[in-house]
Amino acid sequence: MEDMTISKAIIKRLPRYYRYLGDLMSEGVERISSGELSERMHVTASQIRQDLNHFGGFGQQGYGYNVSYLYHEIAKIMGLDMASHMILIGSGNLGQALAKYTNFRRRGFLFEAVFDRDPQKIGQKIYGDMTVQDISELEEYIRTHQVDIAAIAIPKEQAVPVADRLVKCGVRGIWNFAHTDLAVPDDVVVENVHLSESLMGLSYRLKNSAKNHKNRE
Amino acid sequence: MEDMTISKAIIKRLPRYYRYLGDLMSEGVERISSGELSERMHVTASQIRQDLNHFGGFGQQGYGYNVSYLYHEIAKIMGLDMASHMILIGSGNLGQALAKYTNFRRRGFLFEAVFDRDPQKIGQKIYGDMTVQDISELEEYIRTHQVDIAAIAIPKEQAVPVADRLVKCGVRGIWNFAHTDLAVPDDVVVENVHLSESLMGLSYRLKNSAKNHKNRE
DNA sequence: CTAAATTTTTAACAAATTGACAAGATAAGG
DNA sequence: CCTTATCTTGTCAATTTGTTAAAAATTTAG
Repeated sequence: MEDMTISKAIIKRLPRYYRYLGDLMSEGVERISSGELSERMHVTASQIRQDLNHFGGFGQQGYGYNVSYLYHEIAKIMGLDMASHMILIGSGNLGQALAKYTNFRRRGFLFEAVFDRDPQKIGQKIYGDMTVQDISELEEYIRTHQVDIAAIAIPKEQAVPVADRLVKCGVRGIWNFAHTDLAVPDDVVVENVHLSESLMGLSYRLKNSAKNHKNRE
Repeated sequence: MEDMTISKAIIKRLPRYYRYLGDLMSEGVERISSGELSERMHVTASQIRQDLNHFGGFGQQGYGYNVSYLYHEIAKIMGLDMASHMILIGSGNLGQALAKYTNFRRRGFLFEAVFDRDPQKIGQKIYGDMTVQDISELEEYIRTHQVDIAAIAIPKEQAVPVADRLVKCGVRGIWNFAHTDLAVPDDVVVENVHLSESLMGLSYRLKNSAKNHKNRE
């Protein structure tokens, strides 16, 4: 449809709009103006209008935005209207936390297989009827199932070769929790969640919040 | 020292520099130029020099940067030279993953207590000699122990009142994993880790990477 | 039909990134 | 030990990107 490139900054804000619109729906709010929403979200109304306009005119002058309509449109933009088939690499604490987290499921992100290389973990039941498979079966699984996204929750040394294997099998989305940057071809999308770096960022801001009191978010 | 405000963008890049410098140290590399580092990290050399200069002149013309020196300086900047005393709210899967993760410990981030409201979990041993305490003991604990950072890993409905209690007791750093924005005073620092939003961002990029092939990052 | 509300669109402003280069340091050769 | 070519930072200026404000256009409601 629109071939215009959307900046990364806007994309990062979309899920937050989505969350607030969901809350509004729960509250039974039918319509909302950019001004009202800006007060709730603590961003400028101007930014909200500008962001939403990149994807099309969802609002109506004199009326505002229809909450439910906008909610579903944003879901479509982010691809939440189609289920994403996911696999999990690594059944440690973090991996299990991800697999068991029901909110992902609710949004159409479905973990359908778990892999680990530890013989002690293989065969264990993780969630529902999902049991840990041997990582050596990875290629065979991908050949016979649709896999949109692979979540990597293993140490960095193992993460790099596993990512290569995933890419080789045609997986194009990687959710990376390992503390390393993965080198992948252009058409593969990697989303990093570096918890240590998040914590260090907090540490810095904490250390400097005393002197430097005009900290923006 | 420097009262100049450092932009959020730079702060977010600091931990990544730190990670790469750590890798270089492991490889036995003693010195590195911004040019070499830029190739490894896939950022411009100009940005590296500009970023580092905000904190002082760590490099030397004709030589480059001393890896070990720069590594330790960045650690100091991020406050890693001092241990951070942490507590964990919520002993579910995610909470346990955080508590057991040894890399945080290695960087001076020490979880020293865990709280939960579920009677079935209270008393359970989580890691080392750390057992889950009743959340009702939260205030008493903070009164008698130093708490720099509290990690919140509980559902959003509970997260908001718990954050209020933490703030009231004087906790000034919150690492928030709940899917909600926490309203806190200016002098309290909140770092959000919204996994759902990260996953939605991945979904968007995946959906649009085919048509829109000039995806940066 | 007119006034009020609110989006869309355009323009101004601010921030971040990149490129260019002078100045300083190193290293090699005589 | 000096001289010169090479390397590399620190910094300034230009460019690009992102944000905010203002103006124009559209719709609703009385």
